[in-house]
Amino acid sequence: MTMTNAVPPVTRFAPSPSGHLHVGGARTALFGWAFAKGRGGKFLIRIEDTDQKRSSDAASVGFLRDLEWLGIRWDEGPEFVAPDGTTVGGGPNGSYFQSERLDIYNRYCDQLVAEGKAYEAWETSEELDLLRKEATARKEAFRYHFRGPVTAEQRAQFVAEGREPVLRFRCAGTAVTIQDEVLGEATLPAGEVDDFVIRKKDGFPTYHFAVVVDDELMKVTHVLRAQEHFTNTAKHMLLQDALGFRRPVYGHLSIIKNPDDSKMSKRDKDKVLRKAVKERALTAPPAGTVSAEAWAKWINDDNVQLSLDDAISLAESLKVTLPEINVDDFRRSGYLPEVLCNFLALNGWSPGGDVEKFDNEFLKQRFGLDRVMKTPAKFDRLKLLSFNTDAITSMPADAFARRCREHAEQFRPEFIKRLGDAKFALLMIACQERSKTLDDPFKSNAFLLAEDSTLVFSDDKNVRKALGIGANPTDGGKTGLDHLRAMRGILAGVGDWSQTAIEAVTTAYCNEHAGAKIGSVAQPLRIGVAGSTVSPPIWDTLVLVGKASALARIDRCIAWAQAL
RNA sequence: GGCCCCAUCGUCUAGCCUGGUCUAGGACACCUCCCUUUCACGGAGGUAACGAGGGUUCGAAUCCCUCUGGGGUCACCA
Repeated sequence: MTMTNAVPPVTRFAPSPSGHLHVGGARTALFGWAFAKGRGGKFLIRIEDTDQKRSSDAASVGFLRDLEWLGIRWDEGPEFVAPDGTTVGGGPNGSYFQSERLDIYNRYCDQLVAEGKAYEAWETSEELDLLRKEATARKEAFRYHFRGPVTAEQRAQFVAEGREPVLRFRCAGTAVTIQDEVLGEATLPAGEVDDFVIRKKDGFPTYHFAVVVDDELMKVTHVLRAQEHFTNTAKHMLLQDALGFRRPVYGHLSIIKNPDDSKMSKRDKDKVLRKAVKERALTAPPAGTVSAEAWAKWINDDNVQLSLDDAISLAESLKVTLPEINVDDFRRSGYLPEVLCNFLALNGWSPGGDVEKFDNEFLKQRFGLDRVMKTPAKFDRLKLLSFNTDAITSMPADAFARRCREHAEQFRPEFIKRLGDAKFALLMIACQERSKTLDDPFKSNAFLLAEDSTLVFSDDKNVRKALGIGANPTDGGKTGLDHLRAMRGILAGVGDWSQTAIEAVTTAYCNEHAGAKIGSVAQPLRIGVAGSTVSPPIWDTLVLVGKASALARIDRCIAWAQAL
């Protein structure tokens, strides 16, 4: 029953349908992919959509896009056309949607019934709930056991009552020893596994049954899945024995947690928003964010989640940052897929020694179950950010420009429109060494999109200091505001609006009037055109803003500052 | 509560299987200093961990036991 080592492994990622890929799922997929592909095997995807309540539509496999973006491609599974035109998926063992395999499961159910290994059970959920409550009251775990054969009359009676049967597996009741490549060996004592349901009353198989049948039929050799399935493995082993199936090798992966120890969840976004709303004591949605109906539903029920678009607009309005949870969130935030993969792999696996930066190819070559951590990891976004920063700053300039542009096309189209090609290219050059993400050039330079007449000047400590508001004149008896006034005139006379020309006239001015201290002139200029003391290098910033806008903004700034 | 699993710096981890070279290494974060036209980058230092208690042993982070703490599971969800 055990696998020979000569057989190339087949692993699978088997999520329930979802529009988004959670980072925990991404890591499971990544490990499964690396394990199989590094050993000349196959990686496949199967959709576990046997719960009709979580109905499936086109968006249900949205996570395939995220997987592809990460560089994880599947040899078998749902078909998907990648952005580069290649078709991923398909394969001889379909359908890869469990909801389309009902007749297969039924065949095996029939087999078990015929062999006396499965039987109909007629209790209603209410009756079962009652039994469970009683067990809890006795401080016992509820276990369902065979209650004797049902006669033809009883059966007719149940049907007449309108009851519908489920199919339960008749469990042997022996101790089961789970062999796990990550967690080691564990023995569940006899009686721990009860006569669990294998087919629901709606005719769909339960997870346990579908998983066992499909892993057999799809020739899966290694099952890598989340640790929450660890004890379920006993059920699956019993089923495999009853059906005469092979036994795949198991490896259970620990979960990924938030830094505060809570489980990373898609609800985390709503949590942040609810907190902000509560702090501000808001009773209605800020204008232009969430619709009144959506707001009412959301505010009255903690289980309701806002749509992604609603959440984003509300977060912007409340000036809070939503935590990235899904792969797509990280993409939107400007993380590189190769960095995400690297970091994800490092949460729960390491190649040993001091190596921690590697690509998927390396992971593929080196990944093994023996070095997978047993303990849950906390997801440290700061370290991820640091990895991303390193990758971005060490990237060739043209690669950075290209990838930023792709990012902007998708998430920041307004910058492309406003800047035009030449200035967009300049922005890339000016920003690379100070960017931590592909989104930073845009996120930190919103002033580029502002209208000259509405640019907001930030009244903060740094601004006041640079402008010399409320302080004695320095540097040659002049305040920053004085410098700005003087530079306004000088800049107006610059014909060739280029970095070198601007730098030349400014340096000349500095040498004469500011004790050669560029900062005392550059900072007021920066405030003048960007509204704050932070921007890309000043000469680049001035070119980016353009001469006419720069002068208009400086004029407004001077007027604004004088009124302070 | 029953059952199962786990335990190294704040965090991710190396080391553990094959006890000594570990007064425990790296990375992120943090602190100090340097660089600097802002922000960021960068450079040089620094603080910081074997959960507790018992064994075994000449010797334990490494092996054993107990405790404590954490996690998972106990659905007609996956």
